[in-house]
Amino acid sequence: MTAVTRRKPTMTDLANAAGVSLMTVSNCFKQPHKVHADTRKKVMDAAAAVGYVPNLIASSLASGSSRMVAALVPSLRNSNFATTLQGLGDYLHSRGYELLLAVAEDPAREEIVLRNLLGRQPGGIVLTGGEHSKESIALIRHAGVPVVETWIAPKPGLDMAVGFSLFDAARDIAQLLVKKGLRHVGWAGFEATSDRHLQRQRGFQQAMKDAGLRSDLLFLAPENAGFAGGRLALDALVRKEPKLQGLCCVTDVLAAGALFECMRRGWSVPEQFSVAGYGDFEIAAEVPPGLTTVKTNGAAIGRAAGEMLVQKIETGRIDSPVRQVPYEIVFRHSL
Amino acid sequence: MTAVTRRKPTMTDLANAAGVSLMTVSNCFKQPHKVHADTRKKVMDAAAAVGYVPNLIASSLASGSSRMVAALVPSLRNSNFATTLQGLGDYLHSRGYELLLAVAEDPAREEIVLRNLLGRQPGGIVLTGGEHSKESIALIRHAGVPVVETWIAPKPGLDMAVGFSLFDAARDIAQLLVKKGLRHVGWAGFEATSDRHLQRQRGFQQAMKDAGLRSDLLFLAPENAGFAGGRLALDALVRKEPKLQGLCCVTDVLAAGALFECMRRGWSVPEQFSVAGYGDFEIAAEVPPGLTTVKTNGAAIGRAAGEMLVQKIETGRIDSPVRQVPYEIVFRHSL
DNA sequence: CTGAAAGCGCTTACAG
DNA sequence: CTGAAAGCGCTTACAG
Repeated sequence: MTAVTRRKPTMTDLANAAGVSLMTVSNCFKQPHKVHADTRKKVMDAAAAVGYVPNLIASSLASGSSRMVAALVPSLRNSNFATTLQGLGDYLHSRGYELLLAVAEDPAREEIVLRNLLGRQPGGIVLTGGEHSKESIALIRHAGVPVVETWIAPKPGLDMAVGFSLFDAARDIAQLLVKKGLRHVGWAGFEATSDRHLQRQRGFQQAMKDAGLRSDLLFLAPENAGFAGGRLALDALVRKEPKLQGLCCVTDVLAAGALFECMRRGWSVPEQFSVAGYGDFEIAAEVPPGLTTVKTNGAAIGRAAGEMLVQKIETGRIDSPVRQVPYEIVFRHSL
Repeated sequence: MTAVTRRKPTMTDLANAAGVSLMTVSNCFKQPHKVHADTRKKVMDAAAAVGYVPNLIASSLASGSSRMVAALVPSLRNSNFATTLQGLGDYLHSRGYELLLAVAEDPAREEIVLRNLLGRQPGGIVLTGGEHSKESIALIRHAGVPVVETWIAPKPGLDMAVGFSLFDAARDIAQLLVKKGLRHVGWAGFEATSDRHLQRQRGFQQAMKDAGLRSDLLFLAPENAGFAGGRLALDALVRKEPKLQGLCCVTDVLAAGALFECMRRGWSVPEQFSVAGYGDFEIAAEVPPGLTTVKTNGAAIGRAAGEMLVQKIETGRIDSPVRQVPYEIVFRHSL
């Protein structure tokens, strides 16, 4: 017992303290069944006494397996991605894997971030959002590590993929308006249309075309319009088509804004006007009379990504390289 | 050139390919100025040619420094925490650190998660949310790694802390109602009162007491009431105090609900009635006439945590172990 | 500016 | 069931 700061005990220290060899200690942690119960107890007691915490960095180097999975997300402000990480992390932790997270807002920094991630020798990588630079893709391919892309329509791409078709989801909810008998339905989207937004818009348009209705009642709000975008869309589309009966929105925020505008105009929803959302954000349940919307399951996507990766890492093979995670339509009263 | 799968090139491979020693290669990456420009170019070209990515696991073990910071959050569903991670990650990446993330929903699993985290030899740890088990705290202390606790009132605790006083924030906004001359102000909170909610309520009550006003006009809504909670609070408190002039809410959702109820009753805001929120959620800007509320800055908290940690890791010392991240009051028209 | 050698703390066949 | 030894891919004094 000295007063000096002691360095953290190593496995060797523990072996000495317990009076066994290094490899017996190692086995106590990795292959407990291979060591006699009494010996194991002796070692574990000593471990608790000295406060031993295995150095997983050394373990990773020696074993060639880091038990880490890296995730690269463009942003955590997007609650879908946060939820995906939650589901991914939950599953990974349950399987004894750790999550190495990188947030690469700037696509230009993606490659350098990826290099750092890959250098940590993760057993697999989760990518979120669809677009990646040629360099990034080359880097990943060269690393020879299993990859799963999330939030993209599940089709074979880089390696594995999990998600659902945004096109289908938007078409499905738009068809609900058609089935209700509406003949004049508009689309409220955003100006800076990402691929993800565009797929939804096309789904909407497909539903209209399939029903023989016009599919050009589109309004694109400024990206940062928030709820106000819903009002703008309603204004603009009613001016374009005075008989407008319903609005399909790229997002619950726009839909809620449209609902507010209906209140302001004294239009009763859904009797006089129908609104469909997308996302099932908290507001969808809150805004009167309740927004009918598409609910996506980020946690399930994250979990599925984790399952695919762990299977591939541990068995080297995968049942199916693409997996569909169902979305659902939540019926409330706006439609 | 063979057709078999080649293993990833190591630094030794690269040294051979470039015709230099191992240590020259290492220096090219770590201490570029220590190697002649020509040699460096030769090495870098070879690195690009063979697709060399440094093994950071080996690097960490050899150097005793992992350039990783671990973060433990209770949940990513809380957008405050997600934003904090975003701010933390941004800063860390800019300093060449990686983020090791664990989501420990279940406090019982905290210790095992922490063990895994610590075993990866992070240079520092970020904790989110205030309560931790004795075992967890012992583990952290024993690891001798810098720690910063976030989203707690900044006072010396485990090691370092960054956040702001929820009490102060609630008191500040409540004082605004007092300064406006209101004499009858109520509080709308939630039943299942967390410590965080309780601190805000106490801040409100303090403001009332300081002004010599009654501080018992409290209503606690069911946890899942959503906007409806604001209506319930208004109903109940007006019944209790017919001269009620304003409402302070634990959350923007409640405040928005109260505002909706004012519309329904035909009360003009802020002339006849005032409402204060908390959180500056998106709805605060959108709900007419605009909600005056407290804005918290999760990204700034995350960034500050990163700054403190990196300073402590790299210099061994810190200017101040506690840091206050300002909240701000966003003035709109509800008060 | 460049290099040979020891070592970081584990794991992994291989013996006994 | 237990152990001695080599090795994982780097970094770090220390020489030259």
